[in-house]
Amino acid sequence: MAGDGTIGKACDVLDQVAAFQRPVRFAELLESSRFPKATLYRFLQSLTNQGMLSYDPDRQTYAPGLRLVRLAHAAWTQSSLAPIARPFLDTLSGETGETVHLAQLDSGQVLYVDKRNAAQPVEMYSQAGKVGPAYCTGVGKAMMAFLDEAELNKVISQQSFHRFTEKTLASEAALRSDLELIRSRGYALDDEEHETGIICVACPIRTPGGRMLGAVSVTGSTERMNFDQLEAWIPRVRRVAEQIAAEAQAWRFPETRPDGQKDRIQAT
Amino acid sequence: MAGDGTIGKACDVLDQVAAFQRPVRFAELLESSRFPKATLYRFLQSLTNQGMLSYDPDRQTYAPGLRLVRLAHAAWTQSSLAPIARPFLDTLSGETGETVHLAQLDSGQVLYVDKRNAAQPVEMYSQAGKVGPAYCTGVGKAMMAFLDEAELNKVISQQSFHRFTEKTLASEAALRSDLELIRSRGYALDDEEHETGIICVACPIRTPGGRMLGAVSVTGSTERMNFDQLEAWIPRVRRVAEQIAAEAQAWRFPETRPDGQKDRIQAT
DNA sequence: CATTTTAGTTCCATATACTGGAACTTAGTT
DNA sequence: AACTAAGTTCCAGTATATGGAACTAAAATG
Repeated sequence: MAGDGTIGKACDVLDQVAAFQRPVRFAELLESSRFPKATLYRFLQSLTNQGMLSYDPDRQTYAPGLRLVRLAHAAWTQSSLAPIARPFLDTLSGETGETVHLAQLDSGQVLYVDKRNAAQPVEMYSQAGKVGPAYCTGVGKAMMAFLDEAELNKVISQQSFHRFTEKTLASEAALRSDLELIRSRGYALDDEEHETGIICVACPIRTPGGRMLGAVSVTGSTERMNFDQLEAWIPRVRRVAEQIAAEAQAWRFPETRPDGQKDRIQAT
Repeated sequence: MAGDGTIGKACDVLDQVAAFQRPVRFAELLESSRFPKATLYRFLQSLTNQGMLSYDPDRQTYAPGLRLVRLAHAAWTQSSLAPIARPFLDTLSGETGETVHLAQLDSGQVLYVDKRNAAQPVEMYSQAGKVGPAYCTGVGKAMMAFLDEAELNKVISQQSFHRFTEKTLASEAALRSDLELIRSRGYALDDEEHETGIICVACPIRTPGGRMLGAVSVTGSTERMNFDQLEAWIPRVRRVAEQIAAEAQAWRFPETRPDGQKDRIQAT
């Protein structure tokens, strides 16, 4: 992180507030902040004035502000794969009857941008916008496996390798070897690596030119199914990933550049 | 706008990019920007590095970035009424069988933070995060009617008074007189003021202490119903608004302050 | 009730880092 | 090949962010 002057610092503060997952007091922020008191204070003031944070005068707490919701709507519409992928996710969810996720990479984390839950009606933001670890989820590994060396190194450096379950791949070496496998067979498995009882298959969404855009997954529970059943869906998942990629290519990345020219660093 | 130094300016740029509703080129932004070329350029660079914007190197276009989606998830969870209101909206939608909206004010605009569409399954971000005009929607007028004088003046100054239909209240005077009526009877009507064929009833969500938090509405179409039918729902809508207010009070605004002490200006 | 402690806010001289005109590079066009 | 437009970099000047310290308000304590 760091860098990018005032803007970068302001974004850090936003992230910090968001990370608390609850309204947070000035003192708490100050503690976990690299900024001195007066500086942090002024940042909070400005961000609050701008609606990027909201301030509760009763409890004297800060929380991410509604202006972010407004901006995110535009972001979701324009720079996520969700609008493009929607019909394909509907199909996949209908066919499998299982939970379907669409994810993209953001700051080395898995950002879920859409979801279909076959059983109950769709939960809104509660799922879109949610983040998860990349190194121990199907979608995360599917995406990482198809990054180029430089990007992958950066993303790996951002992983915490926390051991969520006894099956979690909690080291870089274990992860890299699994990524190798994923790269060769074209899809990723999550064998209760993040949550006990939850297994999933995921395919990367890649442009014909090789650009990695995101991933789709179908999730099941060990109570109702095993990997043999889940792996049977792989051709369909792959097909959906290809369809999304084709649409994305047409809508957003019209002229591919198979050569690796200087690209400005995207949000990674 | 203006003010708030670099942070305010950066937010302006974000809004500007979002306003285009499509990926936008540097030159287009420059045209509609109050910043000189080099300055705008540096802002775009920093925001892109931070993931607040995404940059498509092929088309050389900027769009709101995925980091906003991540941040908005936290905002929606923590500072919107949506999580609190969810069960009540479900009930209301079930009872009425009509479309139900939950909205809050942001920068003088109506920000829809949740929605129930009785017919088809919930659409995700496509609706949450969407904004609309305040002066010609039921929820907008319901909220404005219960602002204090200072806030109301500010919000009114932010209205465009564009005439969407021949029934639109396209002047401050007309609006103020309707707000008077709304204040006295406790609910707002939208009689095809925003969209022909669309009518709605809306109630404000207010704490016992009088703080205006948002609004709930039930929307119908003139094809299937008239105001007599719609107004029959008002007691239920009001009840739901009260329930949400009570919950919000308990969760987020525990000690009310009926006195009007200095409040830091919230996102308005 | 007086006192201490903690939390939050304001001040101001300093220096950092933002500014923007202009020059430059690159890509597309005639 | 010359021209035009779009995008990028440079750099001196200065506006603006910075943060130590002083201040105020509100709890906690004796």
